[in-house]
Amino acid sequence: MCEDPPIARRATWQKVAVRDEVLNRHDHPTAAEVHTSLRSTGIGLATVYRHLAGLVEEGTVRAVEHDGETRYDCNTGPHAHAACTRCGELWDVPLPATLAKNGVERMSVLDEVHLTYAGVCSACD
Amino acid sequence: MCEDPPIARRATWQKVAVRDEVLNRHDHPTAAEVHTSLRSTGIGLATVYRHLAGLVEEGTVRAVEHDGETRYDCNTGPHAHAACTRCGELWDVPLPATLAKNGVERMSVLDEVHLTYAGVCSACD
DNA sequence: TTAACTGCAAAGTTTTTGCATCCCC
DNA sequence: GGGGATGCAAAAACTTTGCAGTTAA
Repeated sequence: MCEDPPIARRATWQKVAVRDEVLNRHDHPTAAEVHTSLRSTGIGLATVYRHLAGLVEEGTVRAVEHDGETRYDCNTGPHAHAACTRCGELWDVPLPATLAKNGVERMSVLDEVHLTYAGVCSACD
Repeated sequence: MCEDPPIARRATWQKVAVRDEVLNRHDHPTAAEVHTSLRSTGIGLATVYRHLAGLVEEGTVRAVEHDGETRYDCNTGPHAHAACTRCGELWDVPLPATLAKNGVERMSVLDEVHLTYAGVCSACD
């Protein structure tokens, strides 16, 4: 039962750039959007994908699936999402304090709750 | 302001086969799984996709996104989902009767609430 | 020095679309 | 008979992977 030795991680400007980009914007960008923002640096799209996956794995950011695409969220605390079906915007909203977990008895370990409200935002209405 | 004439819809055995397949199974199949189940009929994958999209549009079935793939759910009433991160199974669970919609004031029209619990099911634990 | 990291391109997935043919009404 | 429906293949959109050159430590 030996655990794998920790994999050495290097600090490269690409890693810092991807992390800072996601942490500094609150609009839940996709991998392509992060890459576009950083295009002046010459970073490759595959590198952006690799670092985003790493940030999710280490718990620094959270991946959110919406409309068939993966978006990245710098808010790692418990919260829900709201999405406008007209303009496509996605934003954070509070998670109801007491989310009744009734009827989930077939689940023995509950890890996460994903809640998204879909509708029309006041700007589009 | 003339409205578009209703598009004529034909009843073909392909349409019936796709609808019956989704309505008769409760395991939230993907388009590929529906196609596999119907492969003996010789139906094309594109036709399966076209009919599934039609069924969703007319409200007969519901599309559920999970783990980057689209699954189809014959249960169109309000309900939540539970997913096992170990075996990948996805099943229906009741939606909490009163889901507090606090903090969604930026949303002027609320159409849908998508709630998914992620964890380990009792069979995998 | 050297093993991890990077960029590029190729490959893999999932879903959509163009089009000639088919066949339901 | 005519126009919607189908099947096939090509394309599209998104993500992962292989590999040789690069670079942090």
